[in-house]
Amino acid sequence: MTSDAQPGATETEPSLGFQHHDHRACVDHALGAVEARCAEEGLRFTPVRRKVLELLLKEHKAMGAYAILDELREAGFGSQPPVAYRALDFLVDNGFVHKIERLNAFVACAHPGESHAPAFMICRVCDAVAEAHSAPAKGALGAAARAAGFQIERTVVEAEGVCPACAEKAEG
Amino acid sequence: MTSDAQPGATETEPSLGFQHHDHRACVDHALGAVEARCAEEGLRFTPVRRKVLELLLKEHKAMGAYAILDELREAGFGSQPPVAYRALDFLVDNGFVHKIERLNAFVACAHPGESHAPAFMICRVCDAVAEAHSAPAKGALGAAARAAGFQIERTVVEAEGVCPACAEKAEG
DNA sequence: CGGTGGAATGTTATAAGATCACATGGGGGT
DNA sequence: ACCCCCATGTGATCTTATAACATTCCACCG
Repeated sequence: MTSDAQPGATETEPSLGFQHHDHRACVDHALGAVEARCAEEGLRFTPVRRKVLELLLKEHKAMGAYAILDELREAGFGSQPPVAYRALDFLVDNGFVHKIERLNAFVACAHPGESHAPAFMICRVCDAVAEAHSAPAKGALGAAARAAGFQIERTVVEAEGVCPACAEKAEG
Repeated sequence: MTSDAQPGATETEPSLGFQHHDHRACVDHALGAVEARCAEEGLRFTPVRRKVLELLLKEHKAMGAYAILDELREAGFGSQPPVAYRALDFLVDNGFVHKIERLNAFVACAHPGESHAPAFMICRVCDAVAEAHSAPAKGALGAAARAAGFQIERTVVEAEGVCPACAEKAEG
């Protein structure tokens, strides 16, 4: 298993955990990766879509569609909900952004380009979200699905709890 | 369709394991179990709460809060959203009903009384929902959480795909 | 170069989901 | 009987999401 990169190292490494990292590099890296991927696959990485992804990368946390919409308005894009939802649909469909069902909110993917079944850890105190990998189809759920004849196409795996920072504050 | 339903049997519907079953017995059993559990623990299993659970058990599928509210209204209960949401809160808090985050909807628990980390299989064609057990903290997610210092309190595990019945129809 | 068609964007309106705040009622425990 | 807590009822409001339709952009073909 990948023992995680130590905090403080040269992190173009996206936030796997709740650690600090070189955020500008992280944003640039992700934007670049998405741009490349769109070029490769003939997807149109338009200004609204780019702007939404940028916002999510910069904020580095889960944002509601309407918070995103506010920023789009300020940036001179359309200000009606479909503008945000359509951009988000595109980004989600292509795996550049994930929806956190539990929060009805969205986060930039921490591993753009890699195909993956994401799992999330959501801090119920500060709402921070960290992305991890999951393999739900390999465990009890996969077995149940096979037994039932259910074809899994997509999984939502979200763990709610307390992140290290908030746990520390609570104790302190 | 329900080709192997027994003639004349009480309603047997496709369902929770995506299988057919004696639904009246299933409802009665679950209601009894919940009633017993409430008595045991000093919880107030009031008429609204009972009605909501009954509805969910009878329908045997995921229902939105407003669909539930409609039925409450018809049954002579209050007709404002908080009526439904409060009953649902009670049922969810006590594990008698689960919320399907992906659908913003609710299903009766298939294993009332057993403490469990539920996982769900959701058919994207017919919206049928089956409950299974999961052990998300034991797999990759659990490892990631430990590595990150994240304390998991609760998990949402939902698989989206195609149920056997719908798969069969599609191949048709 | 001009036309054409599909995708993307913009806008209005409305549906669906969830919560706040406050008033009322019912049942135990002293 | 009284009080208090909990549950219920109600109105208003807030957030999240989609339907429907007009307009614009752009790649592609002739």
